[in-house]
Amino acid sequence: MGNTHVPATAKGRATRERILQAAAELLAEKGAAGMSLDDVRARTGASRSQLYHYFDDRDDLVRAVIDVTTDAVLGRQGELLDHLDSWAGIDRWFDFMVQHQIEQQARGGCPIGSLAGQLAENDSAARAAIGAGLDRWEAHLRDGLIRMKTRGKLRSDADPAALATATMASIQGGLLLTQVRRDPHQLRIALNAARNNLRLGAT
Amino acid sequence: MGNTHVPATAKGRATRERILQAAAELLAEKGAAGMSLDDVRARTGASRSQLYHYFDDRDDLVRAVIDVTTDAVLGRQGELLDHLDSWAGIDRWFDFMVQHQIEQQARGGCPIGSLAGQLAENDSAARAAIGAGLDRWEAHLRDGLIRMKTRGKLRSDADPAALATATMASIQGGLLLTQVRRDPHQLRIALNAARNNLRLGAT
DNA sequence: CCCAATTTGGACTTGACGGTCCAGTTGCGT
DNA sequence: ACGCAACTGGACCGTCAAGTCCAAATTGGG
Repeated sequence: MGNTHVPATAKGRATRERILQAAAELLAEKGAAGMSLDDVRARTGASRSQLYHYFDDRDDLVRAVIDVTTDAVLGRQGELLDHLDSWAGIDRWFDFMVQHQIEQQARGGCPIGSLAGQLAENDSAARAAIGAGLDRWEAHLRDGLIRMKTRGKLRSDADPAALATATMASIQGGLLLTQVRRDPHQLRIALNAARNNLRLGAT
Repeated sequence: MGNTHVPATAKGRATRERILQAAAELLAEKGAAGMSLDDVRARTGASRSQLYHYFDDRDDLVRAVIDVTTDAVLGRQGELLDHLDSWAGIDRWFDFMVQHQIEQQARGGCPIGSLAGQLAENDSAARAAIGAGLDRWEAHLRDGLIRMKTRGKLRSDADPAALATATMASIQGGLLLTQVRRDPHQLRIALNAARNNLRLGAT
């Protein structure tokens, strides 16, 4: 996977980055099926051979973009993700996501989750990449909850892994409803419920 | 929307039904972008002009299929949806969905929810149709919860609409995780959390 | 049974897209 | 500054998909 030419020169690296960047934008804007290589060409000013120089084919590019997108999502949430080991930290995280949807006017949903519905069923490599992205995300919360449990802030019979999974489901579902209904409040409702469920594990 | 020739003869109606049926299958199998009119032709033995006789264009067909799919999903859940006014009824509903995913080997996700990620962002008519479908679904739960509240099984300060929305989010998110991870247990975890949240409103 | 409306068959047009190929240019180590 | 590898430009090809068009067949009411 992604076993394509790793650029040897600085110029090559820059070109590869430009392509990935544009492809990521287009994937978010027009969906997986809607992004054409000509679109990418137009946006980057790159030529056809550049695309095929740095990526095996279209699918390879899409897979690479999934990884880049995951990095972007996790990066955007920044250090919030490192403080999911307190109720206040978790609340800040939830608030951030809702605020982000308000700013986006409820468009776009989750960049990773949206791709799931588009690619999971028919492209197993992409499904694996999306799964890995979701895992990385969920791991931050799970690890935070484990730390809370160690500190005695979670009951000893609480299951951090399951709590993290249930929370991810509320996030993804809440974002989906937000996207379809163009209403950020849908995410708020889902996250309030997720919070209630987490709190059931509190000491 | 869908203002296409309503068939005047029995034969015409049958043809239109065949087309819708095949298109619904293909949409579920290959995704919204993956379904081509030629696929539909091949599966129904219909000719090109039949497609354009009964539907304005591809988008019109897709929109019609969304409605048909909603009917199918609600129909499959049958009378379970009429008994969401007791904890036992809700549990039966949850169990049914998990069981269904086990039988499907965690493939396909939610037929409606999957379409959301594919169409919501770039086809506002489709988004409206999907939203209507989700609303119809959610309404069953909301109405059940309202009946429970009337009967005093839900606290007087409980918000049936919000509880129903949060539950829908857990369902959709749980199905998404199930699909990506090919593991029906993901839905189980999400629904357990949803159940916990609902129970917080119990008297 | 006849005719007008409905339905059907399928050739054709147009355009987009993924992918290949090769020749030309640039960058970099020696 | 030389030469090889890395990089780039863009013409070209095959395929496939959406949509148009018109003529033929079928249907059903009067």
